[in-house]
Amino acid sequence: MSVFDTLKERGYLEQCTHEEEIRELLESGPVKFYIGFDPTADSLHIGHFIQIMVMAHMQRAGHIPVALIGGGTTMIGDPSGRSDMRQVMTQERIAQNGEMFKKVFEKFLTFEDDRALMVNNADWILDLNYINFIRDVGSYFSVNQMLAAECYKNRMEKGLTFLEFNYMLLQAYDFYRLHEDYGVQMQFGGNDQWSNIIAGVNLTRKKSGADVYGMTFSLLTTSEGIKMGKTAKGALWLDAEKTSPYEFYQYWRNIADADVEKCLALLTFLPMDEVRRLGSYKDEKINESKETLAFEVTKMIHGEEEAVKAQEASRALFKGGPDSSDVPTVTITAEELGDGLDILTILDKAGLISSKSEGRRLVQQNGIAVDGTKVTDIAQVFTPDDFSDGLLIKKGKKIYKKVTVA
RNA sequence: GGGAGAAUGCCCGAGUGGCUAAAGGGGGCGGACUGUAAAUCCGUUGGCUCAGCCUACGAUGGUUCGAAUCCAUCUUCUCCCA
Repeated sequence: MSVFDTLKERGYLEQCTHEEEIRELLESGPVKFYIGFDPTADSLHIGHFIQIMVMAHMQRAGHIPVALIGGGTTMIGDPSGRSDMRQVMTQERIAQNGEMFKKVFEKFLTFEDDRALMVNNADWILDLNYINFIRDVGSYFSVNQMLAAECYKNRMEKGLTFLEFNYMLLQAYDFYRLHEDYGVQMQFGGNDQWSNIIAGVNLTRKKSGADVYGMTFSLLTTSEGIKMGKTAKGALWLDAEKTSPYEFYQYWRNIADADVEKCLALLTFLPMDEVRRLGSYKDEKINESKETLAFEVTKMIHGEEEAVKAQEASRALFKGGPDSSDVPTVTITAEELGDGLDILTILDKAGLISSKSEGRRLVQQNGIAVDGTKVTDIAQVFTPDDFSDGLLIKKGKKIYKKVTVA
């Protein structure tokens, strides 16, 4: 089966410019393709992971991924899918973030023997000459068409700066340069990138007269159409420092029934018959599929060891009761503990609450249990004796935190 | 550059001098029910040394016994004209 069909079958594919030609191209030999990543944060989140999976599938099929770091384009900020202007970042931050990205990519792709490349568009964008650029590139764009593009539409109401309006030209120019300098023939991206990708395809075709293509992939959304990967603390990060493996595991363990099959197909390498089998489970049995999903995805991001730990911790907590050593742990000093601390202070130190009032509310609403016993008194004090094995605090139904004394 | 309007709690959005820690909705959190799902229902949602106090309606200053509400200046945003 060709990669094209694989990508299609697993549900990555959303739109493509020339289906027949693309299929042929991909079957005829190694193809260089690129995906852009804007280094606006120092870690990648789950949305980027889909793109990484696509690169991995493609590399496995012998094609060559080019990961483009948008060091230059980030100076402008992509208005797609944004209702407000992006924050402008310093060049140092951007470069630093780009480095972090590469580390993640290396887990899924091999960069050996140029089997994958990583380039930064700052290399050609930063010293563009304005007049030359608008003459060479700007003349190929129709403002009328641009304004009709989906990505600018919702900004027409809120206001769109000229700075951001130029983003499309730069991304299109990227494709042109990558084609000229590296022989890149295709651009991939999230479905929100469709307008920008077409712009690049059109520009390159017009300027170089070459056949280049574009494809977009589904954004990870829930069955209700909401973007996935949002947690209470923000995005679901791939960096263990920002989202612990346990939290990460729990996110997938708690996914909606309807999304299980889609996630398995998009986020794991499990064979499709397996995916379909797991996705067809009903009622309580689908929990098994969710475990598989959570385990597989966690394994890919954080490694097998962490995945096993996360799985054991979660099984122990939910099935066998509150007794596990692999729960996120917070350590306080004996000095801080003194002769004992009240529950609100402990919750605060454990990072479970953002204010004492919140803690009060939780206790009053029966949302806190310590070592399996509900705490009902907001003044309850825990002494060093209670801490002999550490305290296992349960907040709500699913959040556990262990507090130990050092 | 000229003119008109807007700024309220996490978000949207009521509120035009005391009854406003501020309606309503969304989201979040907790509880019930469950399958660590969804839906539903109930409660809660500024902070604290919590029957009380403090801080809050873009910013600063003013009027008043009393201001989110009135006045002045400033800031930001939107719209119309150029």
